[in-house]
Amino acid sequence: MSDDPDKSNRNNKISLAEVAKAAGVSKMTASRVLRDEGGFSEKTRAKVMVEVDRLGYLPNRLATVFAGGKKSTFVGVSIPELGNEIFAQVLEGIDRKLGAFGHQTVLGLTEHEIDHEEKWIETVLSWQPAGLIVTGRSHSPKAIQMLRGAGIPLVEIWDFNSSPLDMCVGLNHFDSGYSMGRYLAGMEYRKFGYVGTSHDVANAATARLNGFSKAIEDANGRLEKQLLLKDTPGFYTGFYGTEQLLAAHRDIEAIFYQNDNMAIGGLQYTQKIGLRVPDDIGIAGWGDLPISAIQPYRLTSIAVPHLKIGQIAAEMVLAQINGEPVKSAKDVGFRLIPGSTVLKPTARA
Amino acid sequence: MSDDPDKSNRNNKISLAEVAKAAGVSKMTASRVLRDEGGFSEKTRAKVMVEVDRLGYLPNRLATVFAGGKKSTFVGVSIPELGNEIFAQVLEGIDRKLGAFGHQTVLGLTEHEIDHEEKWIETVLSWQPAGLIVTGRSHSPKAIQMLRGAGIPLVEIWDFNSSPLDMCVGLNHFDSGYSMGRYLAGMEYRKFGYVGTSHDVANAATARLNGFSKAIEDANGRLEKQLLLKDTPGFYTGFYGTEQLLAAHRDIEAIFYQNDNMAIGGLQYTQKIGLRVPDDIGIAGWGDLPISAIQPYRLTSIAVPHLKIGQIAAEMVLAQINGEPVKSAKDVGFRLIPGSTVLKPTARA
DNA sequence: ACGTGTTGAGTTACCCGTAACGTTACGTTA
DNA sequence: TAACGTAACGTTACGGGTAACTCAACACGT
Repeated sequence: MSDDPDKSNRNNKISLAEVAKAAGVSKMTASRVLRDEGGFSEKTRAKVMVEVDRLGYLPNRLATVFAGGKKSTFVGVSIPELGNEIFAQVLEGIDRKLGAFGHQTVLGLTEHEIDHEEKWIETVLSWQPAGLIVTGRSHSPKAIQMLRGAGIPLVEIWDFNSSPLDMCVGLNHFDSGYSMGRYLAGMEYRKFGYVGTSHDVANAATARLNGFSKAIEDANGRLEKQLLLKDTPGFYTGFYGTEQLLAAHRDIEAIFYQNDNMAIGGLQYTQKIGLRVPDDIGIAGWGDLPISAIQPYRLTSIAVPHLKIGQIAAEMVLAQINGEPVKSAKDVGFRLIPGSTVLKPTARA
Repeated sequence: MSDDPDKSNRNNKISLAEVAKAAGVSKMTASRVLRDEGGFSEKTRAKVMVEVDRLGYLPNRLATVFAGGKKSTFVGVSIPELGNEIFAQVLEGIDRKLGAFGHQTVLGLTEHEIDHEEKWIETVLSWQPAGLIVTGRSHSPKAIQMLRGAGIPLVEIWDFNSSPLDMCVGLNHFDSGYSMGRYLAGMEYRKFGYVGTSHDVANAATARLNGFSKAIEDANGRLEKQLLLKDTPGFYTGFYGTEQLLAAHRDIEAIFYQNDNMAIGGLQYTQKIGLRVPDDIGIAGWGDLPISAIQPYRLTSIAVPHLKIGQIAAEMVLAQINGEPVKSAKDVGFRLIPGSTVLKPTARA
């Protein structure tokens, strides 16, 4: 007898069969009641629900997915790290949206490592997720093959890409770097510095640096880079990176940082050694974090709609799950925040 | 025949049966090869692996869990929000550790709402997770019932609790607030302010405020509270909360904030209106975020081992999954950072 | 040539739900 | 009262793996 619930199942949880038996109905009837599918009397419904409560039955969605050949309600989301506030915000945007539509986020921190990402993709795909959101556009060949073969909605976020594997939402990091470079060159700075962390891989920060570098080149400026290997891009790193950069190149007039946190670290360092901002040195960040707006100086930066990126990514996945037509690539753009940490020479001391 | 793979399965993925057929072996043999369980010849292994690669087979872990009556490798982790850097760090600590041991984090943002948490618990339990980590110790009755009945490792984090539902790691928030209150009273401040966000529920921030309040009371001080309803505890909130508090009570000598971000917002406000810190007013935060160390002033704060909380929580879950004996409650403590934003009156202007 | 042990591989029975279909009980209508 | 419709519920067959068991083939010592 297939409904036999007598021998308790392997993880001694209450199964549908046990509820059904206790209620004196068949598994199928109990299932219909629980799914409120109709085809049962009120009396039956009541009997079943009493037992559900009494036994503390919790449905096993694994079995549902299995039986129905459906996808799960999981959406895999890979993010490089959470130490970076921006990524945390993107993740929050994603999870809020997904959660509101009954989906769950399965997290993967890749730590900017492609191999890490590949391994995570393999694992998460084995759980039959309903969709995938990955940060960045560079993946290992095997990862690309798996993503292609998965047959589920996929969104690459952060780095805008006009020909994504499936869908994409982000911004053009090269352009944002170029934009900042041109802006600073327009302030008639000529000797530039860049402070960031290790860029082994072709990631978004590298694209920003390349764009920045190109703009400086186009303006016949000079650029000194200070890359801190294997360090997290935070306040300390910005502080010490600036110290190192200025120790090596005393004549630098303006510094562009990988992100706002590092820029604020740099700002504090310049203040500590008595350099005035922007009179003696210009400081520019990237990301426009809340902290940047509350500093004594309004930090010159690039504002990025991070929450929006997360939300749109989640919406794209949800729409495709529901079979709605989806625009496959969305550029959310960026906005240069002039701030008060850079200035024209006429206005400088 | 149970191995018949002829009709492709419902989500047209490659199944083990298809691999087995292509390799000319039984499902079971293919399964053994993939799990490297032994009981097959090298020749057989090669045949199977060739087909695995050729067909791009990815295992279906749903089926594995289902068949084996095992738990999944999911660990549900509920966090109130990610806007707060500390929680993001805790989450990072958890996911790093879990990921290193082949587990996946299923995220749940509760937004400090117990009902939200209850709903999330129900959903995540239906996926048969291997363990659960939840933030905070106050749960709805139904949530408690579900957690009790789940029969999986459970860690309540953040708020230390000597009699947890199962396991617990965190710190005593009341004590940390009391500690700060006593420290400030020792600086001979007498008129205190508190700036935080809405405390409908009995959460950790409320406990801190209560502890602080008690210490002030014990020292015969006066305390004015400024609670901003339904706002996120960030820089802006600290900035405007301080404005409101000082507008109503001009004689306040020292302010304690719900967290460092808010304190830094307050610090900026006091500077904006020309108050000197700590001469005119004392400022104290909570959490000791990296940003606090890099400010012009070293912020007086309470340092909390956030990464450690996440790591220990993950370790507790992993240990219990592996059947190892686990200490059920761990107080990670806190450390008062004297900083330079409060001072004895003799040293004040 | 024979029994025996070892090893490789097949069989069967589940796991827990759901879809599809079959059956029963009862009410309606001619 | 036979014939039929329909609501309510039961039965069966998966789905993709795994555990436990069975069986066949072969090497080996005697």
